[in-house]
Amino acid sequence: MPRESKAARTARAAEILTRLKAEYPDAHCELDHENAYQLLAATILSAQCTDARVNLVTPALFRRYPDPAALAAASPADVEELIRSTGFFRNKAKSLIGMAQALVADHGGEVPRTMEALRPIPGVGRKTANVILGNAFGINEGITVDTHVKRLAGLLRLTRESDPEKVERDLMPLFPQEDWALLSHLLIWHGRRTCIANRPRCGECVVAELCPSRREA
DNA sequence: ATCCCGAGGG
DNA sequence: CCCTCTGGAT
Repeated sequence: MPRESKAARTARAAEILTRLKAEYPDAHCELDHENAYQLLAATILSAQCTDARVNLVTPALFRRYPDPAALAAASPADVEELIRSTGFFRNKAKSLIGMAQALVADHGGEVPRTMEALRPIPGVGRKTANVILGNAFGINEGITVDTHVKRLAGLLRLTRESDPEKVERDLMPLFPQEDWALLSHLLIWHGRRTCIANRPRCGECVVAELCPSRREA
């Protein structure tokens, strides 16, 4: 079994991107938000939780805490109650309040626009920082690698790594930088609708011919 | 490597 | 019962 050449993998990646763009012309971030602060809070809540469930709790959360200053002064118990159904609610409440306090203390109540400034904020790892940069500010500094992106990138053999940061480094040279944020949404949409974990619908998959992992239904 | 944690699907 | 859902901190 000869390993696929770099040129062949690059060409395959380009075709995958083309087909997914055609299949999901409306792919976008499905976390409801009106500004960077709301997206940051919603993304923190999205850990190990569906977007749909996050969207169930954020309206009340944002009504009670409309800005970082309000959330920075919140009581943990109150925030915990509002976000309980998203899971990990104690950690997430602590992160949300800590995040708001950091915005107020270090960034004039605004969400910063660089990876270096975002990463030290409580609850913000590289994945969350990439979501904010790419979707709130249109800055494609990296690629958001979540559970779907990681799973599909592996199945499509665009990487053999499992560490998200290594997956990200493998993906970056395979796709145009201006498409990085869109790429994540396309893989996430495809992962939810067709390449479902534990039940991939290879018979309905538009990139099945490009996928080394495809199976007969 | 392990913990945090709830909800839904199969 | 199992797995999965846009992870991060220790």
